Amino acid sequence: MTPQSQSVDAGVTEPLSKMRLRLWLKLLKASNQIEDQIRRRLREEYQSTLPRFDVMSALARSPDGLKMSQISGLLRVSNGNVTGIVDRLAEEGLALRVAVPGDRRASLVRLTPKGETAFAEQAVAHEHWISDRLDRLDADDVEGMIRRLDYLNDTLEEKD
Amino acid sequence: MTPQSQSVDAGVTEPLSKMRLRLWLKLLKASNQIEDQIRRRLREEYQSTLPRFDVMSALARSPDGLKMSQISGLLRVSNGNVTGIVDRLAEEGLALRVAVPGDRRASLVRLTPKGETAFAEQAVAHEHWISDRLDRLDADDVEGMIRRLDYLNDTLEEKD
DNA sequence: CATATAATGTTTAAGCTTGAAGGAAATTTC
DNA sequence: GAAATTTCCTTCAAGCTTAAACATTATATG
Repeated sequence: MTPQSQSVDAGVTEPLSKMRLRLWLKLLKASNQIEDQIRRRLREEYQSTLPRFDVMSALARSPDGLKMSQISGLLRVSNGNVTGIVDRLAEEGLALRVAVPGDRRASLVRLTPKGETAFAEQAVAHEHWISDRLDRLDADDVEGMIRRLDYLNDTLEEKD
Repeated sequence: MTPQSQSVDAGVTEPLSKMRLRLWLKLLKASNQIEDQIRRRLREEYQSTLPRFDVMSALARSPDGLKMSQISGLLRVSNGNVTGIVDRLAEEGLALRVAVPGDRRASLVRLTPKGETAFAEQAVAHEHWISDRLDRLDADDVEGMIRRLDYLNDTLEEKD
């Protein structure tokens, strides 16, 4: 019997694959619970959405603008997806497309001043919402979870 | 200066709210990475989707069927959402609606034999996919994360 | 240079999601 | 028992998401 064999404690200990499945369901539950809250508050308090917030967040970090493909790469979503979101941000005067000199295929997307102001306000609220949701976690709790999530994310990235 | 004051180590230690925000972003990253993988494999290998899988999973645990409102309650999604998903499952012969004796408003949704077979196969694959994604986590890693997520989920539930 | 190949974005069809509006049936209240 | 309320579900409009198909422009290859 090999050391890896699960049958050593068959019927006694839960198989590792089941434990991992339970872990995933708990991770998903926490994630969805927090995310739903953020979506709801963005809608109710800012008539906005999480995808819009995510795009604006990316743009806010790049004052020189981002190409569509850069946004979709950062957010790990499809190109067509970003097209629609930027369209709506532009309609509302929060972002705009500017031509890229030397490449007539691409365009740079930037936040307008109005978009910068709106995002700054939402980002502050967003941080409060998260901290409020997690307010029962003290510094040690947070550090402990971050350490484990860093390890998990490292192993997940190897698989991409 | 109170013991709770953050200004004791202003400029030295990251504020707790920022740490919590970082924790959230890492949690979200892990969750999205795994979820995207599941969605992709459900689509490619079973021409299905995660919402369909979730509904079938709920139905598989209730051989006597579930009312629409029970499904939306379990999955924490809207009623209208479940209507569409069950419609599509029914079109494909995987689920069906049966009348509830004594309540002509409601209907019970059940998996068909075809739906049961299809779900059983997908559930096995699903567990493998998850375990494979998390295969770098040993039993101690998994237990440690589960313990922390249980605590987090407990505190989140208090806020609902 | 001409042609083939790559890269950049948009459009489209299909499905998911929500909140709001609405229909139908059950329950409560008077 | 009639009227008001609540419950159950569906429909709808708007937005998000993807993959595939497409147009346009840029680059590489001969």
